[in-house]
Amino acid sequence: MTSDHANPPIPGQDDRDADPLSEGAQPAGAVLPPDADDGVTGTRALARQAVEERILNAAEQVFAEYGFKGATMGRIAELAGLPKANLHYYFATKIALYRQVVERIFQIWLEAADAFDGCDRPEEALGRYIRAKMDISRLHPNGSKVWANEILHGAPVIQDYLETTLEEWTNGRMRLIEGWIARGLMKPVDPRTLLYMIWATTQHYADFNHQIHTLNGGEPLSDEQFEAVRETVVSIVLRGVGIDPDPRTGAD
Amino acid sequence: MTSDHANPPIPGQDDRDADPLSEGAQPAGAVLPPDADDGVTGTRALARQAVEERILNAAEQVFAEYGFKGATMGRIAELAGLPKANLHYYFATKIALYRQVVERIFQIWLEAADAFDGCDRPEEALGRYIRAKMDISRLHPNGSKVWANEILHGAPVIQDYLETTLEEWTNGRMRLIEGWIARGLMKPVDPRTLLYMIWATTQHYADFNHQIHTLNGGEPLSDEQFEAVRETVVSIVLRGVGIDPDPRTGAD
DNA sequence: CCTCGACTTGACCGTTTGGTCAGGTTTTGA
DNA sequence: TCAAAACCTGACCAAACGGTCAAGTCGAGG
Repeated sequence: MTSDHANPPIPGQDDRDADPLSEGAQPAGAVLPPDADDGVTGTRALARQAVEERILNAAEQVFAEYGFKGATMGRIAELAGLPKANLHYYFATKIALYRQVVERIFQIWLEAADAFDGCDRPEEALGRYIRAKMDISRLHPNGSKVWANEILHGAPVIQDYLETTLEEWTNGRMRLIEGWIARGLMKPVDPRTLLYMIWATTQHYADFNHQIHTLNGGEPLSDEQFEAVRETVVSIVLRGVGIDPDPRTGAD
Repeated sequence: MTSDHANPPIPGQDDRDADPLSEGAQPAGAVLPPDADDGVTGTRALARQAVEERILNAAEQVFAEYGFKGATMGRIAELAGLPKANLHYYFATKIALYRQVVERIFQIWLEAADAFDGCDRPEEALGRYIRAKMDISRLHPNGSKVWANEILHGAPVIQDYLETTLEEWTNGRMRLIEGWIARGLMKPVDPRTLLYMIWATTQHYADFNHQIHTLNGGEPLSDEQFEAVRETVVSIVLRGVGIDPDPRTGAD
């Protein structure tokens, strides 16, 4: 704070703020200096972006493994391959780093949510959404774990996301589901409970993957196993809301 | 370690061991001094049991809220209403305290598991089990959170439980489900995936209750809301495995 | 009433950890 | 070529935390 060089006029985006937790930032990806967008200009900015990416990846892994308090800046720095002091050059505080990790995760989450839209048949929308979320659990288990950890401990950092973006998204999808029900395309189940069930089940395969591996003889699920699980989940949920997932026999 | 009084001949049970995590204890509830059972004898032992209970409750709450590393002995002591040094008289180390908290949770988990047995109709067994697990999430959210946190971070303390008790229980229930499938009482879904789905969904209402409250307008679910959710979950799962939860029409 | 062991506690200690800082080196732009 | 800005890093610091210890108090048995 008193120094003047650990917080230079940074090309990319950086600390945002160093509050003692709580409150977040913009809809993410919004406010950027009119220079950095994604196709960064100079070689300098490009290098910076690469280093930041490396740090964020390391941080995601360490935060997922040890939780916020259990993760240490030293371990993150070691995993990212640079000295701890240098890490503080890019991210002013541990909380600032953590927040960016969580924001990145939320972006992925929202992108999967798009699978819900674009078609008006529940079996296709729900199926696509479940598969997308299962694939995220397969590809980004650490991200999901960090998210789970954050919620588990009362969402001290992302409370505002829950109250704004997530709530809006949820309400929109609930209306969609209610529309399907009204048109008789599926049984009248509570849409919110259905969404929670999908979240819980899909994220379970990331958050609890250690337990799943243990009960799988100590081995991670193979690609074939995972695909079978994914399709089983899809069919149980679809059948659970009154849609026959197997097109051989008509159901509704 | 060098001292001789912080680890006295304790009437109840205590430290077990102070390893740097990993490895656990017996099938839990087994090896006890031939005195302490549940009906403790002297007023002394009774007082001790009461204090230990108070500490364990405080610890469960603090561990659930902050995670293992984030929880501090000071906060636990404060919540239990005694000085930190006194807490170390009852539980030698933080890990020893944590382990007892987790063991207690596992016991509750196993008791709910009994709901699975005692009848041979899947709709009744599954329904009872789901309801029991939902009620646990309602009554012991902190316990569930500690458990989730433990698995999330790779089960450093309860790995042996996963590999022994939990695996045996799971295999037994899977065979039961396979029997139901073989007799045509439900659709042929992968039993393991079904169990995971039930675990994920029911525990979601404990582990993610903060998110659920936020999306419920900042208020916890009322008893009525929770009961509705519980029955919705039961009916989606039952219908999902080909059992009509609504007895008006025959399904299988 | 006295003794001995169970229990209690304030003060203290060594370690870990997030963060700082001064003094570098490298890159950029004029 | 040269200065200024950006970037890098070993050494350091204060706070927090788990755990220890000596000096107690309390209560049951003799």
